[in-house]
Amino acid sequence: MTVSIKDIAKAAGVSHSTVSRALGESPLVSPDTKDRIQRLAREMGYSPDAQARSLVMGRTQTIGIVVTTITDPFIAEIVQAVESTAHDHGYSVILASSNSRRRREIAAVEMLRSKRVDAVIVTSSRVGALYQAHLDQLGAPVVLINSRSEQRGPYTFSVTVDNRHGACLATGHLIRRGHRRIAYIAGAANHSDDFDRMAGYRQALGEANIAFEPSLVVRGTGRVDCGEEALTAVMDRSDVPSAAFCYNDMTAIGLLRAARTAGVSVPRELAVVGFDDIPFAAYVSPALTTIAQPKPEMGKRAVEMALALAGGEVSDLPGFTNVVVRGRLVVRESSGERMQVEHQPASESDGGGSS
Amino acid sequence: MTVSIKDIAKAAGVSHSTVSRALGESPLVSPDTKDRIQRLAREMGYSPDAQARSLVMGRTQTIGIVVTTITDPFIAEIVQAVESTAHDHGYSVILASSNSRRRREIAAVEMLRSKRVDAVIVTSSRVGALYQAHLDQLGAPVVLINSRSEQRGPYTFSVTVDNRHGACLATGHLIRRGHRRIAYIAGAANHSDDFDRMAGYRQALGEANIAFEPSLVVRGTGRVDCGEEALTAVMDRSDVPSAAFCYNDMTAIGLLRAARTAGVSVPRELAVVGFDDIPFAAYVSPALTTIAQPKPEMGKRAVEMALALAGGEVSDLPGFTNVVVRGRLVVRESSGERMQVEHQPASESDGGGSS
DNA sequence: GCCCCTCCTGCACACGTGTGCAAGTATACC
DNA sequence: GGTATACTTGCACACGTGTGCAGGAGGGGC
Repeated sequence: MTVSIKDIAKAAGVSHSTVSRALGESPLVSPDTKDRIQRLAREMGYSPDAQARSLVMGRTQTIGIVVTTITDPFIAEIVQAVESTAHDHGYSVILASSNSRRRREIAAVEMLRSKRVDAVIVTSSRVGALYQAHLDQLGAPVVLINSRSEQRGPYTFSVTVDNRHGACLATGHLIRRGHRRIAYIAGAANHSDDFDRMAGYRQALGEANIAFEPSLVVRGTGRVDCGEEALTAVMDRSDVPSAAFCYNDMTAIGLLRAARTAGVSVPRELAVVGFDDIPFAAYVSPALTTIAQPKPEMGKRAVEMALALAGGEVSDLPGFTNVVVRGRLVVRESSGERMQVEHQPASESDGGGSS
Repeated sequence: MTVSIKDIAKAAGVSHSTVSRALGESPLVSPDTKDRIQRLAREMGYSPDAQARSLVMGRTQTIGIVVTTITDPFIAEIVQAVESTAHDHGYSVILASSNSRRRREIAAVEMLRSKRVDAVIVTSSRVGALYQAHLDQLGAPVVLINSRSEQRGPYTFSVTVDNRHGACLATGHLIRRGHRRIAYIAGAANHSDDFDRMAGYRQALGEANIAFEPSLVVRGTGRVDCGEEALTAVMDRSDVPSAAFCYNDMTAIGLLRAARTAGVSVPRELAVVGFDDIPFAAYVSPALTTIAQPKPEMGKRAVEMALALAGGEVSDLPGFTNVVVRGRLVVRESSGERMQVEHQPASESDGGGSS
């Protein structure tokens, strides 16, 4: 049914080799036959068979992306950037979602291996040991986005956001707004993202000579439903904090909802800052101040890294195994106006200039 | 580098045909050699080459999905369902996003054709003439989700939500809540979805013997930023409506934001109902009453339809060319409490029982 | 002992494409 | 005209897999 180069060859009265060369812009064919064949190919509606080609070439011009679920808007934005960048480089993208189920994760990797993808990008939050073994066997370079593998093998590459820096930015912003009692609504325990963000939180406190108080740290889950419990844990005390930095936007949104129903005014009584800048953050009310992860850049960097690795470039360049990108403070309503004027520059800069 | 069946054949001292049969569970190999070869394959870390296989078999076990952008949470949910269902049927998914740019749309279809996908699913909102031509040339069945092609060819299949029914449900809900002056904040003009939803709006009005008033229809864009203009258009009049049915959730959310800044209380002064049930709808405040499109089901049906078509089943079964699914009313806060008690059953049913 | 049948295996080809090498033809130069 | 050269084309093989067909081996029945 579909027309192959052999069909074109027959129609043009040449061998299929000539057709292959003519379509491949080889200089080994005379200009007039090249024209003739190309016109013929167009007329016959020829479309090259990518599989047959990659079977010979050893490259499929395809990358795989493994996600937990694209329903997560954060992941969706990264996937969007990955697809777009891949397209610009002439690559297509096979999507595999695991729903955090181990069996599906393994099945996904197995499938991508069978499909002979040139590289794999993973945004799964946790890369377990068994999974790692499968990745090693993959034969293609793997780039992790915002996820750490348990045992970092020699073939582990990643793009991560600078969690510590972002958290420092967020907390510093609250401090410059005049807050001194700032709670941290944490994510799930034993999560390295949470660990680093908490470190940034403490660093910002330290730089402002504010003592870290463990009781102001409330353990959460990273999901929206932990907001209610967090609010009571924070507000049911004699010395209530005036601000809260949240592990991520979903936690912050949960906190906002709880505050509304509890009659706590945001930002007047409680200023709130999130992390991630998911699309919703701009639409909740009050609109959420947060740390924007440069998701398009992260996706782009991951693809370029993956393709460079697949191209067989040297992979042990210093600093190339883990690209760290920095987030950006997005000030909206939930962190309020400046509470009291201090002696400091009028404009609030992003970087804070520290370190 | 990667191990092929020839390598296994050499190691086992048999021909590659025997290996192929042994791994394919063919009854033509003796049980003991089958065992030996399978064990060997496992030990050597063999992974079948999907490309070579599909080159012979004529099927790639792959479907393509074309979207405008997976950043749209509505589309993301559909893609999730598509990927999941495809996986269950042993198929993998190639993702292509067009960003509504015609060139990319065409490039995407061309790419999927080269990859020889067995079927294509499209969630692009508009399928233009040029695009249609490319789809026809694709050689694979195409299933449209919630999108109509301009000229419906013989090979056009689709899964769509019953827009009229959904709009009727939403408007009827407002009517049963006691509202009689109900505005419709429309989507982009010349959009068939908008056309059908408006028809459902009018139908519900008619069934309640409420006269349709053209001035209560405000033209919008379907995006969040049209909410402000819509609000002033609706509220700056002598006889303000008490409720508004919006073309989609983004429009409704825009309306909610505008109402908040304008000091219009929702739902007391203005009840609002949306359409789509995007994930955000539950989190805005007041939480949005809306029509939930059964996205998982739609994705599932589309895949099953596409695979049936790819399998060469009869495709002209009546009613098979366009599957219509019905949405479901999700009552939240934005449509308020019942305004006045009428003589009607206590519990409000979804279907309304009309028609 | 011979024949037939069953069971298993290998040969050879196919899918659609790219490419090294040889062979062919036309052209130019002496 | 002979030869060297450049240019163009075809042959044959490769990639990794599936499968029709032939043929060999072995066993059972007469």
